[in-house]
Amino acid sequence: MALSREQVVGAAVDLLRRYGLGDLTMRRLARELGVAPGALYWHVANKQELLVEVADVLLAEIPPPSGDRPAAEALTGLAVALREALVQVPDAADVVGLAYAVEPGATRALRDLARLVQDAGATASERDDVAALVVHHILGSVAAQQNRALASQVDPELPTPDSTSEAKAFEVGLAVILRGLRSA
Amino acid sequence: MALSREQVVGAAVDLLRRYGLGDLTMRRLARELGVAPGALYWHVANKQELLVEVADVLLAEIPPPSGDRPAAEALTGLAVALREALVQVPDAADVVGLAYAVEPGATRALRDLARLVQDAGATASERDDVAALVVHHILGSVAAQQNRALASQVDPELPTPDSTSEAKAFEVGLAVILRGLRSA
DNA sequence: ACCTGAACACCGTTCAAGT
DNA sequence: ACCTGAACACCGTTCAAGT
Repeated sequence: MALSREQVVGAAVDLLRRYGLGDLTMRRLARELGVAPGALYWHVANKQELLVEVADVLLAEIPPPSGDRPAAEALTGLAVALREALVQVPDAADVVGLAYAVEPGATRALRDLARLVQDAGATASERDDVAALVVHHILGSVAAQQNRALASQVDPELPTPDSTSEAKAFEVGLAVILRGLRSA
Repeated sequence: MALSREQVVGAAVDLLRRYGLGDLTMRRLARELGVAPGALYWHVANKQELLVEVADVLLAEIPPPSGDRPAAEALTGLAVALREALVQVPDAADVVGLAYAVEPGATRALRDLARLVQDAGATASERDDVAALVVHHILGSVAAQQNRALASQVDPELPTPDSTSEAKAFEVGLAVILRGLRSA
């Protein structure tokens, strides 16, 4: 059976999950799928386009926020869920950051986030800017934790990052943002 | 005369400023300096270490905040100055993000930032977490503007980003953070 | 329509050998 | 001490030619 675009994207997500961005090469991906590298370019224009698709898959797995909670609480829940999900995937911040730059509002999870930011007290004109702030905070926090984990593997002098205290640090920043929204 | 580490780092900064991270390769850098690629590895352990040095040079150029203003104002000034300086340098967010992950507090500008965050109302325990939030906001904003500029070059359908409105968007997020700090 | 083979123009890094 | 030459093990992308 012929390869499909979905198959290519799926295998790319797999490779990212297991080995990180350094091993997510077009050649490695082709080997994994048992085809020649050139075959991928029938299904995907280039690597950048593929990475945007990969990011969309990662974000699509985030459960939508439940509507029966106060907006600030729902926003915290969604932001924490996003952080939690992405921190499991090596180099997720780079991949999602790229996709977010190319197309903010393209995925449901990020649109939900922008809506909750407004419900939590942002004016309509502030909304997208504050949503961007929250997204940068999530991606920055994910990248920081993953980089510290990597650094502690290379240099055993450095402490292994504790994932609960990393999550706490994230929520401190998030709480500041929420207070800033309420006191507008 | 023999090459020096400073010369290598200087040429790397130059290459980044002029052509971006895609053209800042060890081979290209060697060509620029008129040496064989292997020569660089006498002065620098590897590319990652070189990039951290490059980031330090970029951050060293930020003028220190004047001490005679209210902390919140000084913090805004420093954050805006950082954003302004980095947005001129292609891919600066990637380079500085890497360095910040490897060594937060390593450069004076980032230590100043953390101090001002505390002076602006953060508790001692919040300080580093909120400073990280501000740094992520700066880097995210820089990356977003540069990516939009790039996207509009490739696809003329998309609008050229207006740097004053990009700066405004950044300050909206920053203002939310500052309000959150005051209302602690 | 979909894929292979082979090429083009590159990478980062190492290391014996030279000066 | 500092650098060259040459290699090793890779990259992303293109494209004529095959099925």
